Amino acid sequence: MSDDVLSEGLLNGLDEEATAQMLRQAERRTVPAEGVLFTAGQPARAVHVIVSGVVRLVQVTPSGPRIIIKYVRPGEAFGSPALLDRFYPTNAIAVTECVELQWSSATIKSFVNRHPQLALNVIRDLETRLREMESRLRDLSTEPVEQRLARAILKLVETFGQRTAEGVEIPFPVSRQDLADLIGSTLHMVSRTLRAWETQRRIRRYRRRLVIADIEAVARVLYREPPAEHE
Amino acid sequence: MSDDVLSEGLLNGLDEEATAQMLRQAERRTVPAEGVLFTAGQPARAVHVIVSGVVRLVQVTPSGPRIIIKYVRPGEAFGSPALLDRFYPTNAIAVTECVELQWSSATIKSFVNRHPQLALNVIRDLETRLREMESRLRDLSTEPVEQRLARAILKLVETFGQRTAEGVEIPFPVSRQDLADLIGSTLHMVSRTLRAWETQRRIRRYRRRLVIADIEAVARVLYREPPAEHE
DNA sequence: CGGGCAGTTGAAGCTCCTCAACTTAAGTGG
DNA sequence: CCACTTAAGTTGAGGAGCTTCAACTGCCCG
Repeated sequence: MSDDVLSEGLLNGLDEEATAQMLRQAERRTVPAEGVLFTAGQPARAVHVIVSGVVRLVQVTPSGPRIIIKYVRPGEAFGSPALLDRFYPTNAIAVTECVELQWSSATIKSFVNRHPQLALNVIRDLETRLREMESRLRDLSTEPVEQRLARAILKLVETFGQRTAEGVEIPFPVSRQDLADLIGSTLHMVSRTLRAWETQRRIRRYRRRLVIADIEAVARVLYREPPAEHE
Repeated sequence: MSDDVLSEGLLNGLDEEATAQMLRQAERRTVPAEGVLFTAGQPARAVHVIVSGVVRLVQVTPSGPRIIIKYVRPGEAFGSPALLDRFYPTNAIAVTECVELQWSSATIKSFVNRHPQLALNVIRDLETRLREMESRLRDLSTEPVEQRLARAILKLVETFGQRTAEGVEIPFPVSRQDLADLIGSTLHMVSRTLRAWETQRRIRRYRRRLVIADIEAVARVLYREPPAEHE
């Protein structure tokens, strides 16, 4: 049924038989909101894909601060260190209730050997993530907080946004602290900035959800960076 | 001869025949220092590996600032977007004279289909890079300039360092601007910090090269972050 | 020997973080 | 359903760290 997401992601380009076989060997699991899928430092047992829901990949530094590496959407593969017998580098936490599929290290490795396309699909996801990380690194190095925040929110909109009467909604709870952890700033800065946007009617809040009322207004934040050459 | 680096990287685990075949199909090229291997935005023509020398992957933002994504060492594969018919996301510049091998998009894809191990080797490199990027993102979000600089230099030492009488040397030119672009700071901050370290005899300069005289002293920078609980 | 690029250094100002107090919203149990 | 508890968010003030601006120095290369 809703496993279509797979055929555009991890199982893209596999023939019907291989797809069926993959699905048969998958371990299916439902994880409640706030549940832990795996923990940083553990041996990577399996490659994961969520079929529905949203997962957050988080790192916590010894000294305290939290960094959100990524919000994972349905269809995206994660836990690929399992292919290499490495360790999970992050904690994976369910943001909403999730249905996930897992393929154990051994299973996925044997599949890769028979279906190189599967490896290419993993490579595709890794490449995409690498581009994302490069982009975030660039932002963090060069842009001020307000613009990083705008970018982060626009990214969430693009990835998870759902149209509603009021605007585009991010369909899961995102706290100010979460946003701060996403852009490398503090809850305070995020709070101030969002408050300002709220009074300007760019965004709203609706039952713990973030609603972007005026996407273009948010996007415009990105384009008035340098006070513009006077010319 | 010096192609051993390959058998620990891209060609790891391939049998002798496959290795020979890969090497036969590789396009070999020598690039002078400061030469351009490829440019951001171009269609990714080939997967690359350098056999000797050092390459710098750089992004330049429209508004000016430069970001060094990575220093690539011999044996490391880059340009993997070629596997997916995507575009090079960065500029690749030779830091020193380099010898590189290339496999065109078509060649490498056909190899991957016959030798899934090759795909796993690409995945390994991508995973490693992703971990690096996560680590840099964490540093950039949480650590002050001096510590980021210490980390960057220790990383260079670990990856490229060569023991000499004076200490460990980074065997290619690294300007203050380069270091700034690596840690998301400015030439000024880097200059000040390195100067201080120089007077403390932690580092030296030797013919445009950076020499780390006292690695432990540099490493110690990382461990006195918070003024330490008075306890 | 002179031009130019890389590096050094000082001073000023601004962004952002920290600290702290308060407000609002959201669960929890009687 | 309402008091109570706790978590999440708001807002102000102060100050640290970093960037920016600017001027100067030293070194390499022609």
